[in-house]
Amino acid sequence: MTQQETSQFRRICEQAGLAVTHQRQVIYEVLAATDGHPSPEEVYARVRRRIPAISLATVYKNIHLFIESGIFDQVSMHHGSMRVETNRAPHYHLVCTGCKSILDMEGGLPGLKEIEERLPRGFRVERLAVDVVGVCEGCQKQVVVQ
Amino acid sequence: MTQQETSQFRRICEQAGLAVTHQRQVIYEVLAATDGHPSPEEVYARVRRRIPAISLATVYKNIHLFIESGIFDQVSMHHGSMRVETNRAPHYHLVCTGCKSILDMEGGLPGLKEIEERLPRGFRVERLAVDVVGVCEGCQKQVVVQ
DNA sequence: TGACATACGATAATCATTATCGTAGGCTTG
DNA sequence: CAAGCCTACGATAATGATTATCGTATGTCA
Repeated sequence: MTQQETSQFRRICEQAGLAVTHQRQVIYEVLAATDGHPSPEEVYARVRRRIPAISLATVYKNIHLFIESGIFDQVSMHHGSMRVETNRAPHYHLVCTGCKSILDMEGGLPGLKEIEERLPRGFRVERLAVDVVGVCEGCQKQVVVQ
Repeated sequence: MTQQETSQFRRICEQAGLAVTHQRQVIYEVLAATDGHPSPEEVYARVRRRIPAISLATVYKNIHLFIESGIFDQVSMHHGSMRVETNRAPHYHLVCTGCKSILDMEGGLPGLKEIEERLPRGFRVERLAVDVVGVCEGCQKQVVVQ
């Protein structure tokens, strides 16, 4: 965590109206440094390496604050627990119903314009979540084996 | 439930390898007759009007069997509990983060062709889930009031 | 520095969902 | 159509994820 990063984090907190705390900063840094779509438990595990005494509740509370402030997003789940979207670039997801993996596909989606043109009056779009749901190559083989 | 519907249900069960039971049929009929995206609790409430002694666990088990068999889908949640997709037509969702409502928008999904061209080798697509996440007109007003 | 607001940690509580298990009912075969 | 097997049912305990509570500690601002 360079001084640059710290001052950037201070700016983020100021905009969101959040106090700057050590725990909050480490949670932020862990999220920003994590590829993929970590669950709160995974975030907790990583943060504990730097703050062993941190509480799981603190991790949950801060993840929610970040999501409410739009600093991170939430991945829509086709399974179990919540996941944090740490990828800020436009992309969509390949979701495997077998192994529950979520793979990012970079780049915009075709056909977005048409969708946006047809929105009902007054609906304010925050983001677009597109998931291609199916079965990955590995899981297709496993089903045959079973 | 006409005789036609019953024989249709028998066919569905046969294809899925499921026994034909009264409870299962009522759960199926309730799902097929429900607009929107009912939660298991909502399904339970409706089914109980016809089978007061049914167990919530039975409702959950059958919903899962239907989803596994592809008879119904699961809505990806941007909040709370699971929901069943009872709309068999291609459509996408408007999800309000305020009131948690899910509105169906018929037709006009992004071009599957372009997406499929970019898929990794071996991924078998089952369905496409497109959710436009935002705030509906009503909830935007309420926020101002608060 | 002092006062107040917010955050933290520990843990209890809640909520949705799943597992267990004994009984009942559907389904196939003789 | 009876016997036996397999699946399903109902009741309820257990689980797992998330949230609420509350007393203490820390950040913020005058």
